[in-house]
Amino acid sequence: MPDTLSLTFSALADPTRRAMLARLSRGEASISDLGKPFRKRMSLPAITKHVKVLERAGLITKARRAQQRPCKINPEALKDVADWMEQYRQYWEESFDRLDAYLKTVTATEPKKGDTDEQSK
Amino acid sequence: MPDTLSLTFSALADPTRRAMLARLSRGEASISDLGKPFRKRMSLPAITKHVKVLERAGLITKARRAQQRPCKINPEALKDVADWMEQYRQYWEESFDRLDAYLKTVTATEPKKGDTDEQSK
DNA sequence: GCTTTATTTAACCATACAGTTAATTAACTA
DNA sequence: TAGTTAATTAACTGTATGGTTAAATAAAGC
Repeated sequence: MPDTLSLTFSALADPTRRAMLARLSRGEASISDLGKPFRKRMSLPAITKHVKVLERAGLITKARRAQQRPCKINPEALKDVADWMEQYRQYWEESFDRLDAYLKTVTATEPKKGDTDEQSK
Repeated sequence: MPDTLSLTFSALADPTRRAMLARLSRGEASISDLGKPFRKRMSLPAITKHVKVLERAGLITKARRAQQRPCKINPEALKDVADWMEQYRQYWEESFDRLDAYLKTVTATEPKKGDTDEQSK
């Protein structure tokens, strides 16, 4: 069982699933709604599987209404990714102001030990 | 061949590789430097492979200095991820100010067609 | 030239992942 | 109750991924 962040990143590592998220950012949608753009290329079970991956990664939640399973975006997982990204902001932003602020908070709290192993596997 | 963004996300979907990036955010490091925290658990060829994944995803670049291969973070790929994330900022931020601004730019340029298919596969 | 250090390649293995078709379940509709 | 719609499960297939050990390459150092 991989950690949640790995699960989330790997869910995002597929254009079909990213397109589904994009669709959901325009509002709730059922499984078949989500699958519509891909039905020429992909079977319905394949669609269900993709949705399940998004769900397991915490990126969406699924409810039940009659036969439908309306899905919507779940902010939690996206926030985790955003938080992780934040520590690298310095690398893609020209201004280093945020880095200064960040380094101040980090060097203040962390005991500055050697090579760290964040593994959970 | 998957698109670059998919390649990047899938490179980030592994705690070993994220730890390597974290190490690199503290400065350049050779392959064996990068592998040091994992050597109890993982062989050197495994390390090389992980580095290769990061490289292929555009997250790092590798140079050559004598026998060493000093690696450093490449901002490009991180920026692509950050840019992609930006469109979902509304979901994890309590303030919706940025959403307003974003929606203004998007609804202005996009012709507002039906279900879109961003696929490249 | 031989040895050591740093990294890579080759060959292999097990498991995970993305897709398929066929069958099944669940809830509504006539 | 029979039929339709929405989604899922089962069983299977091919390919990608993450690891291994053993062998090869490349640059330095003696």
